[in-house]
Amino acid sequence: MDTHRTQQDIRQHNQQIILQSAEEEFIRQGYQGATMQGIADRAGLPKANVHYYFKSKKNLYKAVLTTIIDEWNEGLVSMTVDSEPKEVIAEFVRIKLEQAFAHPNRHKLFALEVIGGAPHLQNFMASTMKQWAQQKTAVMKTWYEQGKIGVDDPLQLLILIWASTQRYAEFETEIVSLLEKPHYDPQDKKRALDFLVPFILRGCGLE
Amino acid sequence: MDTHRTQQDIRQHNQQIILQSAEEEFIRQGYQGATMQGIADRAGLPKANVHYYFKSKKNLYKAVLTTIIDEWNEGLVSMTVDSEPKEVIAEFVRIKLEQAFAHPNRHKLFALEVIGGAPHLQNFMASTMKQWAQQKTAVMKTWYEQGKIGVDDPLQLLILIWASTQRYAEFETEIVSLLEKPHYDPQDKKRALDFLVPFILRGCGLE
DNA sequence: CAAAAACCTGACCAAATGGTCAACTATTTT
DNA sequence: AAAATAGTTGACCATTTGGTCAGGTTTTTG
Repeated sequence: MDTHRTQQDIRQHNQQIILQSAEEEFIRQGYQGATMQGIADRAGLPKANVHYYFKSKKNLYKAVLTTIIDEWNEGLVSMTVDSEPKEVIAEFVRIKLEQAFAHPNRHKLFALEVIGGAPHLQNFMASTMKQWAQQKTAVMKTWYEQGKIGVDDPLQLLILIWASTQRYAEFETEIVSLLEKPHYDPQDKKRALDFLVPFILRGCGLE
Repeated sequence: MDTHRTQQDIRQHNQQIILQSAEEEFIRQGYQGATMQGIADRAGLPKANVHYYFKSKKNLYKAVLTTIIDEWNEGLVSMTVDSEPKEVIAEFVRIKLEQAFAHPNRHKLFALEVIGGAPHLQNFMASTMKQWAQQKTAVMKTWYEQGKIGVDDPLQLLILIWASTQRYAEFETEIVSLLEKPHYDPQDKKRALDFLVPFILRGCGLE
């Protein structure tokens, strides 16, 4: 049996498993509620080992948040004045819903941050997110002026799309309970998609 | 100067101020993160006094949650098969948005609970909330079969309405940041309302 | 193959926190 | 007005928790 593992493998694997355990614990217990011991237990490592890879609890938490912000930048639909509104909006909803069902924990942690006043995301929200939103709303505003879309307040639309897609991740507990299931099944993502895309397009006056 | 206060006044006032401080602290710091000392400081009372009114931290937390659930039952639009869908839905959105802007903290704490797995709301979600949702979706299903509404999956609609209204409370921090303001102003509630109601009605095929 | 570097971990703190309590003051009751 | 009840609070305690560290093992390097 080969017990030989390279240090690179070890490092990568341990950091990965710790980050995952931490994500889970931070959601379940909140930042203060999560304990380094609890994270270590979930990862199957001694506490001191967690401290070896991540100097402090705050450090570990920031590392988890960074993962989330990186993902945020993935689903950035390109959107210009010349794009076809109907397609762009439908695609945007699709991507956001995909992410919500694929990485519910990340959305949950992001939501916990924002609800608590976003103490660690101030910078991200004031720069990256704000610029992104302004660029998108500017394009949609032009669409409106050209009569291509029936919504005159694009920021409200953006808020609604974020809210209605991310909801499936953040409120997983509630929705699953209403569905009387233990977990989502593949059908559920499809149902959400089949409802949301036409609904939002109709709302935008695109039908 | 009259320093005479009846015990009833004292009790009511102190419990009130403690509950309010606790709500704020639980949101800012999470359940574990909030400290009895911090709650006491915010209320301007010694810690031992907080313990005098609420035996334990868990007890205090439950008291805060109870307030929230009570409020939840207020905005229950009556909805029957004979109601006019357009009016009922518009009114429902209006009430939910009203509540979101009026009591953002309560929505935030509710959201924190649900995101964290709703450990203290299991009972509420499995009974009251589920029954309420089932009754409403049954009515909307009938509307659909009678061709009065263009939505065949009422639960998805319910989720979207909850998501899009409560969002203004839960994500206050983010939205306010995008609006480049320190707080909401009265205009903002109107803007949300003027956008949401027609948008959702169009989405439902009610124009 | 030995020295260096990286990884691992049980045992150990100092600080923070929920909760208690005895002594005290203010209000209510009889 | 005095006895009883309710409210107030500083001081104290047991437990938990983030973090440290010395001495160990494993992997890499020269």
